[in-house]
Amino acid sequence: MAIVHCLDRGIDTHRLLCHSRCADASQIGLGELAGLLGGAGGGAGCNGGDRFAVQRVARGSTLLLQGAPAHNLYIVHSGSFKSIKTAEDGYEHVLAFAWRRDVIGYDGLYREHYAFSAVALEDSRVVVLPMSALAALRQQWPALDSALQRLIARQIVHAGEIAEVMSAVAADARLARFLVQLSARMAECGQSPRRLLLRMNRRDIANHLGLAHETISRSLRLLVGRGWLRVANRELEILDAAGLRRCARSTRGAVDDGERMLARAA
Amino acid sequence: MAIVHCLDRGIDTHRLLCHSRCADASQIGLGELAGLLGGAGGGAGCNGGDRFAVQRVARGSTLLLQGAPAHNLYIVHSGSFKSIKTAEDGYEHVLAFAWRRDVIGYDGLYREHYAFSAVALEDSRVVVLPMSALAALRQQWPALDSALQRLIARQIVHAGEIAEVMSAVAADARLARFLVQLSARMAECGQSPRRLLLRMNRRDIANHLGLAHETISRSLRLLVGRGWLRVANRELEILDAAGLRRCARSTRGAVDDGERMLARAA
DNA sequence: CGGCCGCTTGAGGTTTTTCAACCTAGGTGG
DNA sequence: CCACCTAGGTTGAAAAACCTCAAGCGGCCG
Repeated sequence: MAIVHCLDRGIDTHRLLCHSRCADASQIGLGELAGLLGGAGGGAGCNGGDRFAVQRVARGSTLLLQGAPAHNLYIVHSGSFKSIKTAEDGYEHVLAFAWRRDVIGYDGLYREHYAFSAVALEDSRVVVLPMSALAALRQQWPALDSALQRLIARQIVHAGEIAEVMSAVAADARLARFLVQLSARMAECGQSPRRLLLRMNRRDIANHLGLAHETISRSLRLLVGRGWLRVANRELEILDAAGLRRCARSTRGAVDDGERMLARAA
Repeated sequence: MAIVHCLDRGIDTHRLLCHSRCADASQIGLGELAGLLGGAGGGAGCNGGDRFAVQRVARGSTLLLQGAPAHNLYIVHSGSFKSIKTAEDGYEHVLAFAWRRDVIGYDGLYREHYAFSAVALEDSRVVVLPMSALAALRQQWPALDSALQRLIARQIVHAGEIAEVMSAVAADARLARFLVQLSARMAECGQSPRRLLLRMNRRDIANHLGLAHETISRSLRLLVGRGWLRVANRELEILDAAGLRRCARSTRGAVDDGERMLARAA
């Protein structure tokens, strides 16, 4: 673990060094930021000359570290992250996955230190909003402020959805819920809700769902066997969204009707 | 239990007497609000004449309903709530418990409709902040704004902690984590971290933790058998916080050393 | 080309769920 | 005042689900 962290730090600093140099790729205007935040018509009144740093984060490196002083708020511009919470004994739990338009680091506002770490699942880019400048920014551009507030609210709604996913007792139902939720989030990002490309490995999914990674494999096979899914490595196609949702709803294996037969046969 | 009821009754009657008559009991000044929000020195610059409604919520009644238009933001003043998410099929999941200083309804900012419901676990009081007035309020009193932001951040941190609790595989570890977290939150409210009074029933806890309610009973007995806990109905005393934390850390029953013997013996 | 990592599959053992019964406390109505 | 009823909680036994350990396979990077 220590090794990992050292490595990550190394990459981090490298990025930081790199990023101060190439100006055009590493900045973003206020209007573009408003667009990213998704404020409908957020551009209005947002024509200030402010520009915000865009930081590149290499795959596998940590964007921010649990316990470190919370200097920045990040908004994912491209790529994807997992946010993880490390227990005292070193065990890590994957709390959530984040991608475009997701806010990372807001938890740092509570105690001035980040409560979670964030690791890039692929080469990614984030917009950097210094906490110190945040209050002034919000004061100055109410449209940007309300857009940010909505994103925070979305994070909270999302957290509730995660709790809902975890509450499913049966493993296949948990996985189904996870996939349904994933599909919905992809649709929100303008991506196809049917063809998903998993950015994370099975172990991360298992960790996130509180299951053994072998169980993920088996449950996936089950869903495929029922004809609801097609899986090829990390490419995933939803064939029967209704069936998947039905499974997601089911408490403890009680999938209605004859679907059990199908499951048995497969 | 009996004690609780007496206490509640006391508050009740007081309320009933005051309720219709003295308007002052159902309002709160800006300074007091800042105090509730916990802004250190939040009183500074907060001497406006604004007053906020305090709403009473009877035990068992719903403060707000999932799907309803989100008109208000609430801050718990006294009492306690459970927030629940109702699935399409009517199944309800207990997402979290909330009490003094917790924010309820912020999720409504995302889609203008509440994403969760909130039900009072006992007779409670909340401060009502109309969403419509919120932006202006925040603009006008930055101290109040930042305090509110911190509370929101706390909600997010709390959501992460819940996910962490749920990630524990073993039932007794989940319960132990829940209790440790509960204890910490009670301490945050100025209550004793050792003597807890459960406001929710076993079924709600079970639902919240994704376990059968029988398992809660059994796991509680296990923790008591190990000498870490004392349980009498809903009154709960933590005898060995270190042991409890050790159990909370353990993955799948592997409590180190000789504690298993104790467990067996009990 | 070899090693490593991610993923899958199998078998056994343990935990947890489920179904059922029983018990207590509190409220209600005769 | 007592009987009754309900909700909440506990306990037991059987069955199902999941985790662990172990092995095998395939792709990818060095």
